[in-house]
Amino acid sequence: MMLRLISKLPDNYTNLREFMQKKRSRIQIINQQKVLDAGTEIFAKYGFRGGTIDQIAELAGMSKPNLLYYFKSKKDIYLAVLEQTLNKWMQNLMEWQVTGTPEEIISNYIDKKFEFSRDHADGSRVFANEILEGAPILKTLLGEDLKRLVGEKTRVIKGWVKEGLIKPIDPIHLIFMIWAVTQHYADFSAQIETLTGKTLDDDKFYKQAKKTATQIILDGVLK
Amino acid sequence: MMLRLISKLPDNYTNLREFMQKKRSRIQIINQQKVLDAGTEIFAKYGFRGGTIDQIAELAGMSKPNLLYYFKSKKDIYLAVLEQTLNKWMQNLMEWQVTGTPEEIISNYIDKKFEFSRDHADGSRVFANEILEGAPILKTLLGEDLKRLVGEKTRVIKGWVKEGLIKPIDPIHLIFMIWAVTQHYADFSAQIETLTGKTLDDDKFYKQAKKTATQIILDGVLK
DNA sequence: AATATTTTTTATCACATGGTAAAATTTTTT
DNA sequence: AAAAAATTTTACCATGTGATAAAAAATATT
Repeated sequence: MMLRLISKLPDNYTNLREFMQKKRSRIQIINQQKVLDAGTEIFAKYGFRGGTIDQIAELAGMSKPNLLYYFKSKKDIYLAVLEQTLNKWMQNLMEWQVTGTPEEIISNYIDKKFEFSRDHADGSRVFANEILEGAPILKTLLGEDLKRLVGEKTRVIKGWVKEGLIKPIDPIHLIFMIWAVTQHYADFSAQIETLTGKTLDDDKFYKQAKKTATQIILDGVLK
Repeated sequence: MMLRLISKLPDNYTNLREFMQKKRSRIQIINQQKVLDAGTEIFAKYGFRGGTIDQIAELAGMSKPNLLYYFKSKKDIYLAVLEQTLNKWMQNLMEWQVTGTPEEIISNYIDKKFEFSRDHADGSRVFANEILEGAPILKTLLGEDLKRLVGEKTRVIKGWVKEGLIKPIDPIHLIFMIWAVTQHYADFSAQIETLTGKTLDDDKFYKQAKKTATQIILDGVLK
């Protein structure tokens, strides 16, 4: 299931649609990806308002007009970055197992979230920046697709509570807790690195962080 | 204990020092506070790079040159906002009780952090933005004052583990977990509001969030 | 009330930033 | 190899943004 953020935007929002849908040449594929990668890195640090086309162009190793040949505006770059990021983020949530014990399902989801924080730290930060700005672009999408998905998950957890499989906790806050903890390692990595000298790229640190978080949450939730 | 971020900056960084230290007139006190408040709100949303003096001036209800009469540059406003915010943030950590059971101390700290997220949501977001940008200004301070403070706390928690008062968990990750969860409600309030229709300003929601987080963490940590 | 001081406004400025047009170059197709 | 199509570069431009100078207005001091 793809989110197709771009196709859900109002018509006046962007011409990105046709731009991305056309069959793309070899060079286009390479360079659009370069821009997307650079854009992700810049928007992760500075957000939409704070990031500049010049920064992205330099990081992508091309001139500004050349970059604008691939994406016709800053907003188009941002939308493409957001779409890519959000798809990965939602993918993660959608991979939430449907069978298994609460322990298996929760620890597996925490696993996946930690993986995401390590492997897509910039994506996580792009997302964080978008939310900090008030989620101007994502608001609608979050209120539809994500809300539905989260609704499904809370119902599952509520079921566990009713069946007495886990302690009586509020499902939505458990989900927020998992998001908070896992994303913290990506979004606040600058602080974490300053305090510990480590990031999730350090495998020992990664395992220790995951182990501690998983242990506390499971022990806090399981009976 | 005040952090005095500004006085710790290299000389070439700012003239804010003398500016803030002079005895201030009635109007100065009022207007500097107006700017600080507006600056906090703008930088919370857009970060340092993304926020503009014009936005701050408009929100503060004064002209741009007038604003620049009170703070001589955008960076000066940002530094003052950061100092104010960071002082509050560290205050919170310093209020960590020194006596009591692990249960009391941890739940009390979570309490204080939730209070902060509710009462200083914009400050929390300013802080988040600074970290996302790579903590260019705060890095040194975090590596000194905060590191020392955190070191104290981890030693306390390690003591609890040794004495068998709590489960064997890694103290630093417990602290990160508490920060993550509590700050998430401030930093991601846009997402939370979209999903639940509520924010921490809703007292019932506030209590439920705090209760769930506290319960899971305590149950996850206490023996 | 007159004077000194502080605050606000008006008028600018230089540089940054998003974006465009058109020529030059490179790549692909025939 | 020539023609067509795609890509890159060069040269701009309008607006946004941080910042300043100096005059005008308001406030405080004598």
